[in-house]
Amino acid sequence: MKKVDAKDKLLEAAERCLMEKGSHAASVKAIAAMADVNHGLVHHYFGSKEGLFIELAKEHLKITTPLKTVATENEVIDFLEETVFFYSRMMVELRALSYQMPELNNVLINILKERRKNLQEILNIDDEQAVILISSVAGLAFQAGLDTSMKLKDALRKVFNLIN
Amino acid sequence: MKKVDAKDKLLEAAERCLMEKGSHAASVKAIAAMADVNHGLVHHYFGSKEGLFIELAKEHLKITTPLKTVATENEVIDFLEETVFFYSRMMVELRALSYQMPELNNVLINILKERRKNLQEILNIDDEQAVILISSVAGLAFQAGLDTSMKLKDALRKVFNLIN
Amino acid sequence: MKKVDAKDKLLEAAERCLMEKGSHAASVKAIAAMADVNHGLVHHYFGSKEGLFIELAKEHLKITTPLKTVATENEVIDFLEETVFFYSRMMVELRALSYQMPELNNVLINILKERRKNLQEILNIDDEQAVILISSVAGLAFQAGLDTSMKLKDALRKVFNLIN
Amino acid sequence: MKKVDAKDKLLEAAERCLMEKGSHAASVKAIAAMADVNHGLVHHYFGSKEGLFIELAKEHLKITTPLKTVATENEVIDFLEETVFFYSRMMVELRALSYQMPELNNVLINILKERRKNLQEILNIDDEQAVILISSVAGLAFQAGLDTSMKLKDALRKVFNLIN
DNA sequence: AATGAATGAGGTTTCATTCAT
DNA sequence: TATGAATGAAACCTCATTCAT
Repeated sequence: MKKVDAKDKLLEAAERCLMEKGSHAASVKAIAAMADVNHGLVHHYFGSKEGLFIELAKEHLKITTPLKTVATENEVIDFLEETVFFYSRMMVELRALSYQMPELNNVLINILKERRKNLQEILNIDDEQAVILISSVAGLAFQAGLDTSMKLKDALRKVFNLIN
Repeated sequence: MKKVDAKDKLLEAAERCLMEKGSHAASVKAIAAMADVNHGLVHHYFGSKEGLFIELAKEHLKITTPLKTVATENEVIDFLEETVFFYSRMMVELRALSYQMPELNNVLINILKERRKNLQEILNIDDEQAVILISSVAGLAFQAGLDTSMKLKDALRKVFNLIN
Repeated sequence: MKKVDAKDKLLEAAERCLMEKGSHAASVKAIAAMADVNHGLVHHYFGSKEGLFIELAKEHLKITTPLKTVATENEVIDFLEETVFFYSRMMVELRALSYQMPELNNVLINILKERRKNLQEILNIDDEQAVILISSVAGLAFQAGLDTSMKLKDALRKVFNLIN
Repeated sequence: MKKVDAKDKLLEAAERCLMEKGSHAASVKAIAAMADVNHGLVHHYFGSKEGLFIELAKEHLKITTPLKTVATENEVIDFLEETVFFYSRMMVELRALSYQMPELNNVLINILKERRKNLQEILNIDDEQAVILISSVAGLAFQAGLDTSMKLKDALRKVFNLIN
């Protein structure tokens, strides 16, 4: 029933490429190859490389928004690990690209604000707490990428308890 | 009295280039131009682009290590802002490059460990606290790069108080 | 009728460049310029400079294989002059490149073996004779490149008669 | 008693570099490194890279000239293998360089003629025989470089007997 | 919607050479 | 005699983008 077309395949490949190989390896041809799609379609569908990443950023914001408020501590920790963590990793990669892509830069700024507001509602915390929480998780995500021995879940739990 | 030679100029320019324009704009030619130095000297002094960034990373670790333990809360906040913040911003850029530079990657991993140990001693905290603190500051640094309205100092103070 | 596309033009130019200017002058840009084709197409079609020369080597082996056994002495001499001679000159240039191109090196080794077998069949001689014949012609080709006064055809005739 | 100075070390290294790595790898810096000598000395002593190879070519001609006529067949074969063979290998490398070095090219042409005359005297053969012999040995040398399984000595013996 | 040839700018790196010391 | 910093051209290659089909 669900037909996966080239556009979706490109978005999915762009995400994987960023996460697995980093922003420097995420060339149009590399993404198209990973998506098993002709590279010309990137411009056909998104106008430019920047257009692809803008759509990815927006798409990503959407799909990582939980539908309901999380409640128990364990649910919160899982949410932080699965969603915020992943989101932060991608944010770092998109940010690296955004230095050369002014429009993407604006999109990222807006997404960041929305995410913070979103986090406040979900976790029922104030803005300053949200800033710190989101930052901490982003920082942990970044460090975990370098130090594979890090006990991420424990750190996340600690951070959350500190803030709450 | 102190003669600034091409090697130092290149290291300094590499740092500025990374911080001001991001890893994607930090090309050998751009760095050499910023240093007002012939681009061939990058290979003359460092062997490769990777060599330059490895030396930058090591140099950076060295110069950001404080000589004595910081004492008052304000000293701590200043230290976090001036040193850890800056260090984190650069770490993000070097990390982006390290995906394509295996040796730099190893250097970064070691620096991360040393920094954590170093932070423990300076601030008299345990390892888990150091992980969280360094991550939080790194995350805040990253966010502050996107959201210029963020009150960084307040956030840093809050983070430090939470952990202590 | 026959459309000569960029790929063929590049192969033809690579051959001419090698033969007329030598391996050191056969740069990607020089070949592309001689082919009157954008230099990026070398990588588009062949992946690398090495890829271009590998295809040239294989192509060359193919087109210099005679379809039938040569018979009279004059036919043999002509064959030696036109085919083996030219083949040897190119082999010297490709060999110079192959020191830096491991895959090309393997291709050349295989081509050499095939050529020897091929020569045995065409001229109805044994393997040792083929080695000597092919070597002598190659050597003569090389010397003729330096000494333009050499009477190549006479020398070839002498060599062939010696071996037969 | 015999002091090996930088000049001799450079000549020796240039020869080794050519033979072991090929003309494309024989850069001024590579040769100087192999000689364990500062690269500036190449220009100091020889004026240019070309100057170094010209002196090497002349030097080489000199030292490979036997002082007396060889007599027995085995002596001849040894002479062909040790001297002509080695000389041919180097000639191929110098020839590759000579495309870009007009003066070296002239030197090589003269050396070739002298060698042929020299070979006539040593082996007591006529000019045409000398051409063929020298060519065959050069060709065999070249092929032996690619095909390590070749029985060089047997082939040399055969060639010599054919000509005689 | 899809393909892949083509382009030109710019990436890292190597190189011969010059020159001040 | 010897050193190594410095230069600029040119090497191979990658890339985003355009466009005819």
